[in-house]
Amino acid sequence: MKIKYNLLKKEKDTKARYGKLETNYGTFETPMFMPVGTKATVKMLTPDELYAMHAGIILSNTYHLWLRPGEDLIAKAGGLHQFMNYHGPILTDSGGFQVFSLAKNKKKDITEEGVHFKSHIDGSNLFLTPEKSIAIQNKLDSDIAMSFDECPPASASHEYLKNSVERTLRWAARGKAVHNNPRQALFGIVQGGAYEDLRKYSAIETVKMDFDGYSIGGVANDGESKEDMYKAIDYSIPYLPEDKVRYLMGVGEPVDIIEGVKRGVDLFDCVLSTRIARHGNAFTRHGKINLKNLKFREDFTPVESSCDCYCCQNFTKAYIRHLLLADESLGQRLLSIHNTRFLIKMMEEIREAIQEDRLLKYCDEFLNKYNSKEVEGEECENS
RNA sequence: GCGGUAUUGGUGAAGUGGUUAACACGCCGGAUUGUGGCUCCGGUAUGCAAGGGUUCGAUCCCCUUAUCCCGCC
Repeated sequence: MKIKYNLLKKEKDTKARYGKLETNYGTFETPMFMPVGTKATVKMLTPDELYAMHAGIILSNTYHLWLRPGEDLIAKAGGLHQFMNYHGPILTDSGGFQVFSLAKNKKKDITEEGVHFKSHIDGSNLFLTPEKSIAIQNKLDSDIAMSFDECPPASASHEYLKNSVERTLRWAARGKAVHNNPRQALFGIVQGGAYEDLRKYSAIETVKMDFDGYSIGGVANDGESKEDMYKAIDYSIPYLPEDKVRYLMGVGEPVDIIEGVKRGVDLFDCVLSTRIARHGNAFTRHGKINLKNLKFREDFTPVESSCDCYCCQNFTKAYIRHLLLADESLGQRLLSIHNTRFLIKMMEEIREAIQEDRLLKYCDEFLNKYNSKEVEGEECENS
């Protein structure tokens, strides 16, 4: 079996959907947030910690695993699940995003055949093609593979994006032609920046190729505006089939996830939860906070009192601040646990709200609180 | 007691008779969206031990005091 998406509920006021995605490594509900584990590990987190926070699926990366340790070694280990001892669903990104950012001279390095770029590890010259990316992912044996796409920013010109969309379609067809892992699903990627005509064209043509799921790419990079991101979603979604799962690549911040869900997106992934954790920041119901700030020096309350994660159940802000300033990695670990659980819990609440047809109310309440920037507890004292 | 050397921010320290006192660490704040695992970007001495003098002008020259270290009795 590859994967099977079951659409179980459409929310009455929005385009949001509730569903379940079956894979060989388990079934999870959507909408869902995927923690990112680029190099065959969600940084700082063990598989047990991921299970405990009810992670439904994680993301890993073709480019990084290709360079180190190499797909053959992982195949020898018995595939990615075996190798990293994670027995839940795994999606692998194709490397398109990394390669695009590593290609110095876009015009010269991105050719019809593939992309020339330099290794971020040793600077050596590398060449990645759609066929190679898919072959690597076949060997990694992830549950879902992504097509190899070109990933230009929304700020690129209409002309550039048009050619890019065409090329991404050809690459998608080439990748699909060589894909040969019967246990692995393959997703197509819609591109086209913030242009309605390009998104529509890209979506329709990609869907014609009949992939196992579809994603919206090219968003959340190069400092694009939120408006452009939302446009990219709005212009793509109407042309995607209802019976296939939809994945918004690289998103994101709680507000962007919410906007994506409302527009009909089922899957998200983002490095933010773990990256900002390593830099000392945490998501809370009242917005993002920086635990290194002086004001938390003697704050002996949890990062988020309403949170059920291991970090919030056992440790205080003052302690975590101390760990961060003392450069003790436990601080980063605890915040990684909290931030990732925060987004997963948010998705749980979103799914409930969809099933009960009260998503708009939920989102308004969540965002009002999240953007209020009030310190936890303040509003109680005032009322 | 005598002689000598030194004294620059929270720390280690550059530096010059002349506009905003280098750099590093620390500290304070910000950033982070298909991850290049301790990152990036800002801010941070109204003052160069204290007082007095020379000078148009002194952290830099001179004197006194305090403290530190070294040597001698």
